[in-house]
Amino acid sequence: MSLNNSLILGLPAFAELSGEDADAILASARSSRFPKNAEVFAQDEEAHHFFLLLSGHIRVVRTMPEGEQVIARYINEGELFGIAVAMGRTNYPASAVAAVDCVVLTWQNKAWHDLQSRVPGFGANVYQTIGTRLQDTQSRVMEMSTRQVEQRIAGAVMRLVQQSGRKTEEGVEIDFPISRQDIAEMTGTTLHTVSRLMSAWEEDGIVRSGRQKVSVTDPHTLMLIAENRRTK
Amino acid sequence: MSLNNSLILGLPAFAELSGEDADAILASARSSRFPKNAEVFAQDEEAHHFFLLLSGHIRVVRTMPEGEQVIARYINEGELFGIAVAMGRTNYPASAVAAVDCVVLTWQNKAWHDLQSRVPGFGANVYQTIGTRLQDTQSRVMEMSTRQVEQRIAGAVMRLVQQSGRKTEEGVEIDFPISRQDIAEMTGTTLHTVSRLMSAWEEDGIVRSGRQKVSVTDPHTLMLIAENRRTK
DNA sequence: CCTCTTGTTTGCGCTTACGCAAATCTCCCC
DNA sequence: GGGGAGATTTGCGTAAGCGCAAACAAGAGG
Repeated sequence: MSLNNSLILGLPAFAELSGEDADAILASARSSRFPKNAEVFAQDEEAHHFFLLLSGHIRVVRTMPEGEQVIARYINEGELFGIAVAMGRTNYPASAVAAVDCVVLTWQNKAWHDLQSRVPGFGANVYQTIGTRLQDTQSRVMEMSTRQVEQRIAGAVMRLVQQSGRKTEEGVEIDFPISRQDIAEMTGTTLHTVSRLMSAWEEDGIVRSGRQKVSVTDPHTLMLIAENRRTK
Repeated sequence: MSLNNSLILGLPAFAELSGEDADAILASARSSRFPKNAEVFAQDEEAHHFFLLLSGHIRVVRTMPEGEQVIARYINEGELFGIAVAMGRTNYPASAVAAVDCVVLTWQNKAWHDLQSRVPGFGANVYQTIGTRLQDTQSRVMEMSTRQVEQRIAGAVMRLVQQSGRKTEEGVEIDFPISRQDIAEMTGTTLHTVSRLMSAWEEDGIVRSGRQKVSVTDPHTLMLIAENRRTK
């Protein structure tokens, strides 16, 4: 069965694409499912493919030689990832793991050139994406350099909520499972510290959280904490 | 007086360029001198130009709303910088300041397309550069997440020495002025801590340093410190 | 040569957040 | 419904590194 071009026609990377071109591009792709915790690609592996996340959430993780892990970013629906080919790299610099069950489109690297020429604005869009990621990463360096732990965690949670929030009866919930350990690996701290702070926030009625679950009930105050302007 | 094409013919970004094309490209550029501490462009300013450093060293600095500064990177001779245009940005995300007297080529953004089409491999080279910067920044995040201050400072100094080292009678010296404060802003710590550690290293005969000057006399041991494998 | 600015060193107290450990809780799977 | 694995909470001790402050050194410029 062939893929329906409506899968990609709404996405920013394919904004100005015609229906026939979309069909051709989809014909060169392969669609696959990855169950929760499955690895889409592994760090240091040779990069033969690039990917588009159709549904789900993907965690991009870098592991240091000594075994410590850092979460580089989460990929949301509609985003390209594993695009080592766009940066002239031959290996993936990180691993990609499905945070929930995911559906992924996969292309061979050799299709990259075809997409660039066939999709108007594709190159510009991709390089803008990379530029944004570079800036986000720089901002993270700044945050780690100048803010203390509570502010960093508050900032990370706020970003997660803004990018992947789902409204519920008790506030805005991050719509994929995320552990204290995950948040610690995003903010450069330990799960103990994250747990302590989240407990304190829960006392203050700012968040509600449970096992691999975080909802923000008072985003305003959390934002103040992130900016170090809490009135207490 | 027109610029000599030998200025750029040896550089990686212009690797496969013919003499005539080089002349044409230089004709669209303007060459300027920036004395030490002069600002090439300012953070948040509209990005109308991009630049190539012909000689000197440039410090790229981001400033937070509260005034804290972080050094994003140093630009070395032959590197492009201020290439917001390549990432689809309209403003510079950081300021660029001459660390020593510098000579800089400046192009208008509209020359970007011309360079891309005229210079074989230019696009690929630039995007590889950006990819490398993204990875370097990610590595910095990892380092800040997992290493403690002494290891981070050792790593930063080692990188500076490798990229911009000049052999002297007392070891390898960073060949531009760099203060304790600068190193602190590269590693997310304070000048006090940097000073203390460098004094200790000097005791141990690993570095020699003075006012805005750092030489490494024992790179091997410094590397061990960076990797947290010092024998003591 | 003197002065002034700017960078560096160092002491001391103290807070933040880590590290270890143990208890508790939840959900998943049989 | 009953394990059991994995996630979370919490207490306690401690160390790394910051913040403040003061003294000191080294160039720059007149």
